Amino acid sequence: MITQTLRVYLLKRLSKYIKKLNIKKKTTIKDIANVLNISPAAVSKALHNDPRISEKTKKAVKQVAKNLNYQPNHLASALRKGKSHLVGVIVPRTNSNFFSSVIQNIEEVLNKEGYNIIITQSNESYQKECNNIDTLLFTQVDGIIASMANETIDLSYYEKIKSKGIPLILFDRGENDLNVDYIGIDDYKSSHVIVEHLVNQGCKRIAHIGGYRHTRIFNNRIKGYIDALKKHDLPLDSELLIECSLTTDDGRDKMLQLLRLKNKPDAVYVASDYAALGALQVLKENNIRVPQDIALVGFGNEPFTAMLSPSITSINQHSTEIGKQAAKTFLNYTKKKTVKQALNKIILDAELIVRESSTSKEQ
Amino acid sequence: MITQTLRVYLLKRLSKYIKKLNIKKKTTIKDIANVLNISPAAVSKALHNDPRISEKTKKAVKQVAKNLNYQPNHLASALRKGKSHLVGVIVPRTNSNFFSSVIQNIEEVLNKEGYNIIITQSNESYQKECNNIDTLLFTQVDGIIASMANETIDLSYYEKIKSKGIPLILFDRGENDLNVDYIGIDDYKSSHVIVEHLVNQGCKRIAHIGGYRHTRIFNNRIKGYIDALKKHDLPLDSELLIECSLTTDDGRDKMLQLLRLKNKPDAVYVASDYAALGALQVLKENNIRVPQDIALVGFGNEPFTAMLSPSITSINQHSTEIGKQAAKTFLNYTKKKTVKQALNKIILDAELIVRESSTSKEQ
DNA sequence: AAACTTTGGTTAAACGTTTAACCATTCTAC
DNA sequence: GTAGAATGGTTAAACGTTTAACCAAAGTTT
Repeated sequence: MITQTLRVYLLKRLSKYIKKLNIKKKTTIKDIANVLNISPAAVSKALHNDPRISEKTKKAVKQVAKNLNYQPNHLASALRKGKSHLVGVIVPRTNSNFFSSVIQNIEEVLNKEGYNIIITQSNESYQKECNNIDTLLFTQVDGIIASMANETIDLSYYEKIKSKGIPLILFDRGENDLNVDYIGIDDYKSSHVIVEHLVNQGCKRIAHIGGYRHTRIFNNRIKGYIDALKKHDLPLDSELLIECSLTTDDGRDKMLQLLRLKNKPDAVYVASDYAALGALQVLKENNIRVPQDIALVGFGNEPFTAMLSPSITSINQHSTEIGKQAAKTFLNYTKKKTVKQALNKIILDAELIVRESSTSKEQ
Repeated sequence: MITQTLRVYLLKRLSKYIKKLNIKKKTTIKDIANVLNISPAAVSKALHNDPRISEKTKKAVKQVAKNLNYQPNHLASALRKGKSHLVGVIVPRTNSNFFSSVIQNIEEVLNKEGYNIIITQSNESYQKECNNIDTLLFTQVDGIIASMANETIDLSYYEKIKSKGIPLILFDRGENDLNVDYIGIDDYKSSHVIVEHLVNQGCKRIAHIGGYRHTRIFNNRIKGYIDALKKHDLPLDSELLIECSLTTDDGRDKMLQLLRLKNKPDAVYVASDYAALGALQVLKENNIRVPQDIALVGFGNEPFTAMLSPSITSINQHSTEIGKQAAKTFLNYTKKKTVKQALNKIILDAELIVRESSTSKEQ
């Protein structure tokens, strides 16, 4: 009679035998070493152009590697070197032209240096953003490039990244209090450019549908708006300054709110193209002529601003440059091994793209 | 006198000493084992709820892990297990609502099962797509979910994935010849739905600005268009069937081409919302009333179709469902260990979203 | 009480690569 | 002709985790 112990034992021997049969293994550095009768270490060095390996050996190794269709095991080298060559990217969402363009440029720069990126979306949710950070840390990324969700106020999670010694670079939506690298446009100045443009078009009562002040960029846009009004001797009317989440629906709501005023504005500067879209819909529904009755300016230069009629004047945020600079800032960390690094705050000048919604009020 | 050899030797000893000084190491499974005076193996098993570890030990291990702020090293486990728990996603671009929504849903489903995704964009370029596949394979992804670039005709690169035994799931843009899982909508039927709708609105001369036939989905849309015309006893006029890349500029060009015809169409079915946008711009520039003079239907239900005036009728592609199904199809591979797996071809019914550009021709 | 099972672990090897340390030759210079 | 350097490698350990194989002690059958 076969006992339980014996049965288990036989089963194990069998499975071991079967395993030896299907030798579908991928080629490793060891295989190459065997073919050439050298050590695996020599192969590794040859593949990395180590000066202590002769040209002859290098050529041979590379040839055999090609023949055996060798693909280096990234996991093994990452484990050994303590570097994953992966960079995490966190954005509120990818389906905005700005973010997807930034991502594309980050990818372009980093790929050239042998880095890959992992993109995650927070959907503007603080919870999701924390999860994203966790999964990125779990995946052992070498760095994180992020733009914060609108909701995010508590920064302890970002501190977590810093405390692990992983480079963190923020762009567009970045909190200044976190002492960290940052790339973005000059929001304060952008507001000045917009107000100045509207004043030149003859506007005298300019409203601002902005984001919440706790987000630095929106705060800066608000401050710029206020200072620019002062500069042009326009009165600051608290009725005309509204904070919200800047969704399309918010744009609709807040525009309606402005239309209900006794003393209506003759121009509205909206801090996001999506909210500007909502505002435009409301204006059209109420048969208010844009720009003749009320001029409109958005922010972000999303492609759809050019598709609408009237097309919407907006601010171009230089996504290309922001993406490239963010990637380069990260690469600086990997190259210089200095522990303490000077912080990079790169502020780009934004550009006003003038379209129908704010031109030639007189005509 | 200190010789070169001696100098090098001393330097090495020094660096070794320094290394021992800054012990900023992350906590590993070994540290936990040391604290509890058990073996690292026991810790690993405890963390994975192995039945051979007592509840008491498990609790202790988890407590210590939390205290020491233990983060498992994903690279090490991936190397050991031969699984990276990373899934590669390739899309033509992320800044389309369809793709970003698909991605979001893939991510949602996979994250729950402990998988992360790496998103790459091909920008509709075959070259870039090949590079993406290479980097994904290099990163040792456990599977690839892809939608092919318009340019892609040569499928040898995709064969490369299959030959490595890595699950490949295609969605939306997927070639049937590659014997591989696929999730998409019923393009053939969608064309029928569109043509039927236009006929119901009183259209009698329906043009189609489509994609190139070598992409399966565009071929199916063309076939559906042709068969639907036959079904409704409408003549098929080769002048009215145009193939192109379906960019916004293409939409403009091809619409102009249609307007130059002696016998103009009274409806245009465009196989992409972006091209439909170009077509609409041209129609408006030429003071052609939409839908009264020419009705217009797009494809993809991009958000901007609802923003324009007139808003564009379009086909909703069920991005949510496609993303979820794609992720689930991949997960099936990881769960069942059967070598040969039945191929999944999931074809979803598409939904026509009727808007201003094609309604009430009579009014 | 002999024969086996169960419980709760331990040991050691393995994943594929990198790298510090070592070594045998050959070359160079005084 | 011998101290030292240069050349072209080799050896072995390490990265952190998982897992097959083993084992001691306590419990259960017959």
